[in-house]
Amino acid sequence: MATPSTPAPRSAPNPDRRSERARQAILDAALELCGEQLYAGLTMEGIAKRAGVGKQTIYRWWPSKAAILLEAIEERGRSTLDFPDTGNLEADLRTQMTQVAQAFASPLFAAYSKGLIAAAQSDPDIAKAVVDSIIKPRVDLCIERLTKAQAAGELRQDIDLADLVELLYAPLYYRLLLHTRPVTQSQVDTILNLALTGATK
Amino acid sequence: MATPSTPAPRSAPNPDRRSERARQAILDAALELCGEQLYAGLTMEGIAKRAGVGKQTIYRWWPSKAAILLEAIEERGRSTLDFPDTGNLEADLRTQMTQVAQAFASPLFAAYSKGLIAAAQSDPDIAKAVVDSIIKPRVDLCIERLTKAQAAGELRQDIDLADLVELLYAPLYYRLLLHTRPVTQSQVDTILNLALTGATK
Amino acid sequence: MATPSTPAPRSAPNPDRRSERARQAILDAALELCGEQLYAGLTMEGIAKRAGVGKQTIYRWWPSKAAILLEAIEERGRSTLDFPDTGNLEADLRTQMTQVAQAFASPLFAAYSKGLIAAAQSDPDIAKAVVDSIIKPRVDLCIERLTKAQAAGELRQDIDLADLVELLYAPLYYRLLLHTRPVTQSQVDTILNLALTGATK
Amino acid sequence: MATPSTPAPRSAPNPDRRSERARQAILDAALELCGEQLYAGLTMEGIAKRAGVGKQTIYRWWPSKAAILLEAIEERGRSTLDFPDTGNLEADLRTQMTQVAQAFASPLFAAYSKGLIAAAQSDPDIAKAVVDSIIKPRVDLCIERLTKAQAAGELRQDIDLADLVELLYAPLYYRLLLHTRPVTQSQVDTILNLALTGATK
DNA sequence: ATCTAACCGAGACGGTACGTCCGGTCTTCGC
DNA sequence: GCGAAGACCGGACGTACCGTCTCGGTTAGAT
Repeated sequence: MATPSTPAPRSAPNPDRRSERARQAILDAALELCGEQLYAGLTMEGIAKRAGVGKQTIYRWWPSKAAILLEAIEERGRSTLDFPDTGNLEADLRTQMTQVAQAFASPLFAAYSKGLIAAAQSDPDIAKAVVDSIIKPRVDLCIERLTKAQAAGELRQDIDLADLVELLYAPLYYRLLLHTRPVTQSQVDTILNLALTGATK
Repeated sequence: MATPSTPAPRSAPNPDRRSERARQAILDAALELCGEQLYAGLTMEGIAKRAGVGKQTIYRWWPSKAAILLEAIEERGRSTLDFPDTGNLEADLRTQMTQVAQAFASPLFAAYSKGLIAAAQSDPDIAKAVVDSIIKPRVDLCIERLTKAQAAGELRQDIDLADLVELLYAPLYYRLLLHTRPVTQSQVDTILNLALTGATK
Repeated sequence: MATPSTPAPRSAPNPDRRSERARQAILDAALELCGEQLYAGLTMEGIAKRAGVGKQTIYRWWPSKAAILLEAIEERGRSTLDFPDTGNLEADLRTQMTQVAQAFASPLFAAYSKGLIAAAQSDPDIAKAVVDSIIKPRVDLCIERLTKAQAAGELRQDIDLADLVELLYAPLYYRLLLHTRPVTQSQVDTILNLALTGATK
Repeated sequence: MATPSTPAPRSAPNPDRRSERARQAILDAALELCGEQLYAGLTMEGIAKRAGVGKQTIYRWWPSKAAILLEAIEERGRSTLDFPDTGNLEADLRTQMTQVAQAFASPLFAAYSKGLIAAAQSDPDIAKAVVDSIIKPRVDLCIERLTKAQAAGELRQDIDLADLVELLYAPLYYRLLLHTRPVTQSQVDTILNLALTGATK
């Protein structure tokens, strides 16, 4: 009698017998369809048909479309986790932020922004999952790099580094999600110029 | 046959005969339902039933759920348009941004974030409408205030003020949409401290 | 507070607005499909597709496939209601029973036997509806004719005419439903010979 | 390669290794479920679950639900095969038909009528199997008894005994399958009275 | 006594149909 | 002619079963 927290609403499928072929086909189909059309037009039936899979197989392993995209992005998007350390903070930030800016234009991140973040507005579970498994790891790596810079005297000692990360990356998300202007290389330069130096000189 | 510019795809309802009572009831119902439940659960049929209105009455005047919310927010949310000018830029920004931060917690902005911005990810028309009728007016007012400050020497001469507006407000949207942390008063202070002074001192 | 017998589980569609075109298309499609394939292969989706109709339109007006067939047969099968009266009982019975035997071989009665009677075994409501709206009217007409014959001295006075109707028609149903032998003209002759004269002479 | 007559579509399970426990559990489960609910609600998965058996074990030995019921009824229903011969035909018929009438009310025959005969309307194979293994043996025994009676002068010489069997038993099936009236003892009396003596006296 | 073939329980798989919900159009009233 | 009402066609939803398949585990019969 340990922890009966989860009452197991459905008899819990056995992951050992799971078909990896079906899993990959579903992730592929979801990303493809999300790239081809808009997220709102992404349907479970469409994914099932494209993947050559029964709908039950999807519902057995994922609770929602968003969960599929989340897993797809987690698995396919590991490459954007790298964070350089050349000793020059501004250069390293420029490198990394440029990489992020470019990723925001890729089909994978089209699915990310159009699908997941939109869905997160209507589903707290998705919101939490997006933060925990996509945003947090990348923020942590950035903070790690900033911590070294702060120790090296490249940054003010009195600032909270999590706040700085927000100030740097938020403008990229702002343009991505509000569609005011496209996310470009020059935006990265502008952000770094303003945020590091300050608007008042 | 005066102005055949728009070919009137559907027999063009006459706005003079429009029922203001029905219009208000629909806007109310949309906002109420969006506040009570999540945007994904907001349906045309639900709005029609709550408003005591036929579905056709909705489709006659609005092309989509998002359009209803947009009009509701435009009409109900004029209060956040004020921008103070006391002569002290930082104080005025703090006043205005605090006001925005508080608005982000209101039910009206729940509809805004949960509904419109999410829908904008899947519909370029909505995205454009949100920018044009909600964001742009507020950004313009801010730029106007910043222009005075720049002229008064309170800001560096070499910076683009639209970029500065982004840097200031983007972090608020970042937390609103990514749900990493709540939008608070102290976040406003932090943003102003970092953005005006710069992270490198 | 008169009779709240039916609690109206679903808000009761308005029959005045019903589309007669859709109704006929559905009845046609159901009979066609039931004739082409076996009843077990008759599906709501198949009927909807063939009739060019939304599934909801079917569910709005009929509770089951069997109810559709029942209505179709009631409406299309009125022709077998005639019962002759020439003054000669045996000749009239032979005429009528031959007509029934022929009907049992028609596509309409294929649907009847394969569909309705089979379904009636699993659904008391269908069973009752079949008896009330298909069997009873025909039995009553037969009893009416037999009553005249009994009054004319053509039949024993001590027999129950409902029982006699059963004895006459049951063998036709026996072969129809148990598929032992085909229903033929000669079976009618045999039945009349045995039932009217008696097996012991 | 001895006898390639049947090409063995599936690798031909070995009956010697068959689990009698599983077989009995499946037959029991099928009859129980058919008694508890209607045949339409009887599913392979339900049988498998109730019997504590894998679905494959069912499909290995039976081609369909109906085949299971058929085997169950064949095995459990041998008791109605007895046919008495006291020398008095009418008495013997009354005895046997009363026994059949009683059987029609038992749970076993609920499965028979609700399941098999209904299914036979949609599946010629089932129809044939029902006739061959259930109806024919009983009819043959009845004909055998009638033949003796005919030889003893208790019946007309010019009648076909198979037709007479139909006339006697068909009314029982008529009520069983059409649910007009319940099958009772008095029905047996009425049938014998009418069929042996004739309706015209 | 061990090996091995196959039956066993279990259940994941690709599918089909279910009955429901909602989208967006159309039609019919009453005002 | 607008507004309320709601039936219509269509299509996605999430579920239940279908019949097939693939796993260990068990249990013979042959070695």
